[in-house]
Amino acid sequence: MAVKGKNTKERLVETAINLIWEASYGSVSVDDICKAADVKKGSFYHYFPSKIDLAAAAMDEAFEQFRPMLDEVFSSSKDPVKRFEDYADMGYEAQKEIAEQHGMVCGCPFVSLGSEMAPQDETIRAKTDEIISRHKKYYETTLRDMVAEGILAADTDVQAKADKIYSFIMGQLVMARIQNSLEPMKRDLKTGLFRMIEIKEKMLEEA
Amino acid sequence: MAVKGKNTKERLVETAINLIWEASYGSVSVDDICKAADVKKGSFYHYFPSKIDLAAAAMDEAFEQFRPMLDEVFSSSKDPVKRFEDYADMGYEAQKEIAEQHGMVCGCPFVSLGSEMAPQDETIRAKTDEIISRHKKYYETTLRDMVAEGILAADTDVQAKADKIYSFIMGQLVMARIQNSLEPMKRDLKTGLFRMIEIKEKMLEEA
DNA sequence: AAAATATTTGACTGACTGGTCAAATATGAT
DNA sequence: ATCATATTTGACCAGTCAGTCAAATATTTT
Repeated sequence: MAVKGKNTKERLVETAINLIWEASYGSVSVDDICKAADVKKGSFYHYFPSKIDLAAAAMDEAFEQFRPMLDEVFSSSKDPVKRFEDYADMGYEAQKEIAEQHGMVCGCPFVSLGSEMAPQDETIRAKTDEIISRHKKYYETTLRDMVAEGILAADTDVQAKADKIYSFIMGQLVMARIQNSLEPMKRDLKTGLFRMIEIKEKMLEEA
Repeated sequence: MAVKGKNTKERLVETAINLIWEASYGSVSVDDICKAADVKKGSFYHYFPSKIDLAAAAMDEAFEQFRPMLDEVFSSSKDPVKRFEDYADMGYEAQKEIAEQHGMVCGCPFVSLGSEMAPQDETIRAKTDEIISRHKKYYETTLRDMVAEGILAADTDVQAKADKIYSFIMGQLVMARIQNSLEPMKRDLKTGLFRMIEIKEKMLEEA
């Protein structure tokens, strides 16, 4: 019912993404997901051995849905500074759209689920970690391009910088979820990102 | 049993802090807390009208326990730069100690609980928000002192800067919890913090 | 069209959920 | 010592939890 025209398994995954993102893993039951997806419980356990396996599958699917946006935003054909600018814009706009759809600011589904479940389930923890790594690779590539262009110092510790950038972005998303507001992101996301990259604002304007 | 020599209510609060911090609100039951605190369920509901009320009380208590550390670290008698340096050191050391006690990196209890429960419970959301505000006030005071000392520009947007710092710190803590590792914090916490403040490393060394 | 396979169904567990309650016990005031 | 109040106890509740299963139904293969 929630997601039509798709087969049972896809509907379960899609519904799980939405429900867990809106609330939490612990507060969404298998029955909740089944009802929202219009799937009987027996069918659920035909496709997934457990609730946690569905959550893991939902993470994979959510990242696959997110990937094209990352690929476009971080396209090598673009100026590296522009990539990060577009990334900040995209991040904000995506959150805004999701917030309108769900009636609330949802933040990052991977980090929310990861933070909740990491201590209790190693599969989810490892998957969260893996998705974070893949996401950070986009930063690393772009930072290396910046080094190549001489925008960043040759001795830049790309990985450390990527980690810091990621921490800041995730912090912004978690705060947005807790405050149920996009205003701080609107004000601080881009400037904070570029402060972490250590590009001067003037250099930005030139680009 | 978990916390001796304290009365029932205190034991419940203390136990709740520990169990929820280690895992999550959703995965810790009232029975779990009662067993660990060696308190019967009837007594639980004598002191707290609901599980969520205990969680709220636990947040208050956890912040009260944290406050003396913040007060000392951000003492006005210290050089503002030194305050942030000590803050970074304290943050890492506190996490390290907690990690040793719990056998895992726990991150920030307020943000973990807030991120999990904010969309479902307005009391918890508001309390998380309030604690974050109070925490940020320490940053704001110190940043204003830096402006007064001429270390930061007179037109510095103190609140925006405090928000950015907070996002970064929280991001670091969430990442540490997900990765169950303090290494990135050890490497990036202080340098990232000062990058957000926008104080040059050399200025740091002088202090 | 028959056989093999994949999928759906709904009724069913047993353990656990947050929460209630009246009675028992302890404590403090008079 | 008596009375009022605060606390503790353990049995109890109805609802929900994740997960099971055998039988019914579709679909695909032969």
